[in-house]
Amino acid sequence: MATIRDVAKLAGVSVATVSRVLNKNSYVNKDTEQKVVKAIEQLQYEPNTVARGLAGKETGTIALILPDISNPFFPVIARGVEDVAQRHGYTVILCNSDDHGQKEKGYIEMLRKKYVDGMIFASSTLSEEDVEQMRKNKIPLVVLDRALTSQSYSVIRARNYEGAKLAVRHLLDIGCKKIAHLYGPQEMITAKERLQGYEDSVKHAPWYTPSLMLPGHFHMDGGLRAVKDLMEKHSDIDGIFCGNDLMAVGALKGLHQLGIRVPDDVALIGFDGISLTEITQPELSTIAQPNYDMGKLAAEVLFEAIQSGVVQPKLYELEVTLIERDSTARKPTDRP
Amino acid sequence: MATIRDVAKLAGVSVATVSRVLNKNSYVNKDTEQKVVKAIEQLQYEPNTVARGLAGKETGTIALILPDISNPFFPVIARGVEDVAQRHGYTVILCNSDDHGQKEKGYIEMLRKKYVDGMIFASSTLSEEDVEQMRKNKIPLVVLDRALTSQSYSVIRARNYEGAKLAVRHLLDIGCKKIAHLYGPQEMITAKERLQGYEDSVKHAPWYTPSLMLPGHFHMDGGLRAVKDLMEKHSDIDGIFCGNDLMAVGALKGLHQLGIRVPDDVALIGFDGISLTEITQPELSTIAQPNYDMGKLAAEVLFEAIQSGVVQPKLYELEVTLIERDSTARKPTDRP
DNA sequence: TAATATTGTGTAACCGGTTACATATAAATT
DNA sequence: AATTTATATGTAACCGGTTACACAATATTA
Repeated sequence: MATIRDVAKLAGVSVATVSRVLNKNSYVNKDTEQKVVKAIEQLQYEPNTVARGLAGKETGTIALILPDISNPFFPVIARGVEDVAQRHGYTVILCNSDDHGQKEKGYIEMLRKKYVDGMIFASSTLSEEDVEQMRKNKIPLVVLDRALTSQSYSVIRARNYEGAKLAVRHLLDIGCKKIAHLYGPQEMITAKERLQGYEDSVKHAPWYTPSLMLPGHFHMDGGLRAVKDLMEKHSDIDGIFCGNDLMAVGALKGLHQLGIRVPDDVALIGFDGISLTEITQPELSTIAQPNYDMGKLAAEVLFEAIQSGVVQPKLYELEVTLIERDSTARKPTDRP
Repeated sequence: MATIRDVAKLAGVSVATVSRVLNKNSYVNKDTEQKVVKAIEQLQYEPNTVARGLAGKETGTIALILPDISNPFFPVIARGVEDVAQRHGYTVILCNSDDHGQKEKGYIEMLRKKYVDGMIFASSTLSEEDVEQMRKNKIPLVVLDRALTSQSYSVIRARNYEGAKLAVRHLLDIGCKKIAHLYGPQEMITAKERLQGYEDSVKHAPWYTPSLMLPGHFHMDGGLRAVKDLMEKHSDIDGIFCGNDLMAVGALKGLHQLGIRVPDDVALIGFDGISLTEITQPELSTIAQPNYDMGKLAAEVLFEAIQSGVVQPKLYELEVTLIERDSTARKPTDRP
């Protein structure tokens, strides 16, 4: 492979000049530039990213740290990130943290040693200490689904609270008379906000009682188990808002096992808008958040920070939309 | 951040000695080693991966190139790869090729410039030319789901042919009298082998006719459309073997729309064993291939090649297993 | 016209490691 | 005791870029 010195020799100039042509960051005579360009083409020269990285420039690499790529919520986000990165000539290192603080720390350490140009976090366990470390090392940082508590990173999130209200409103609109909620781990701000949205929507209803809120851990099994508990305690509920789609799928399974019909007996709505919701029977209504766009935006914001060299911490809140499907397809008149 | 020269100074030795302690590849006196180790600890020194990479050593990075991480078939494989990599202290660069040769070439070029230590391909479009390029650059390569045609890489694959036979046999066992097959893109060896397995299983059956084999493009929509065509032409079929689970999900949807009951009227079985099959109603029977293990094995084989420095091209064929679920839950006596 | 600013290019140090080569001492062999 | 071999360490070149600094030529300003 040709090096910058080969190019310099062929063009009859110094390596510094070649470097200047490549980076367009200093004066270069038009004619000289032409000579260099010609030499580069002739040798099919491509600058070496590793050497460049070592010399203090960008390494052309960003990292995406998420809990688990096999959780169907993340692949689309990852795809959004990767598409943008690819367009910028960057590659993406994928890390599965399992929401495990220690594993996360290990990754951060490793990535720092690799001089990654920036990181995107989709994880609820990112510690302030880690954030501080990255700030010190001037590694730009973008975080998904967090509160904006630090002055050193931008946050991308969906309007969870509003989405939750939207979901409950929809259930009420189709005539639900008693609505339960399955919520996720309260360390996650998304889970918390969705629960809050539910609570604020229903707390003044005559039928409201705290036991209508059950934990489902954002997982399918959790949803399944929770819904069975729920129906035992409250056999008269006719609507369930699940804090995420995975739990909704589990709930649907559970209801089916109990012989309860969806949406006729109980209407069901999830949150996230992952593709799973289209393959259940009945298809699941959901509050969709723009997952691909979240990944895309995260990457765009990150590159903005990388290129400008300044971190302008900012909060991006993305709109969510109600997607009505069969699991809430009930005429208001069905249940007088 | 401390450098190797800082360590050398503190320990009162040369950088070469420090490097030797680090790499354990030459003589170092026990006492000297102790001094160096102490200095390393004191300074919390960690060798810089980028510098190491430039100096001709490993970069601690491998690449995983697959068509699309948002295709539910791949996340689990990716997870398998990443887990092994992480255990070896490596990071994984994720690339989405969209099965687009040109994009793939671009990635390979980029990854070569980054000195990745090896690549794993899960893509049907990898060209011989690219393979040759990587062989020349001595970049170890492991490929998923391909025929073993080259002497320069190992292949990990599932027993597709046998799996297809297993699927058809199962449908026959539960009493199916006329079985159709939806197949995937024939450029993919997996699709081809599964089709072959079906054909060989049924070609001597009295009801066999080529029009029982329809293309479904390995996608949900394709499966849905194909099944509608199919039922129009052959309203009497009572079993469908789908070349992958995604098509089976589509087929299930299609059958449901046509008012055909699964498994009572038509039994349905897929291939792959992705998690989607557990959330449909009815749950889908499938021929499961060990996706996580395939990713894991791919990475292990790759690291073996990286560490030994020799490519020992080998074919790994993994077993598949029949998973019986509701979509084929029919007593042989149900249909006399 | 002299002084100053702008443009253009090369030399060499630097990023942070690895390693070929040289050299020295201790241990083993003849 | 002399020679060979194994052990131990340092010096400096190298990987392939970037860039501070020096210097020259040209353009602009006073």
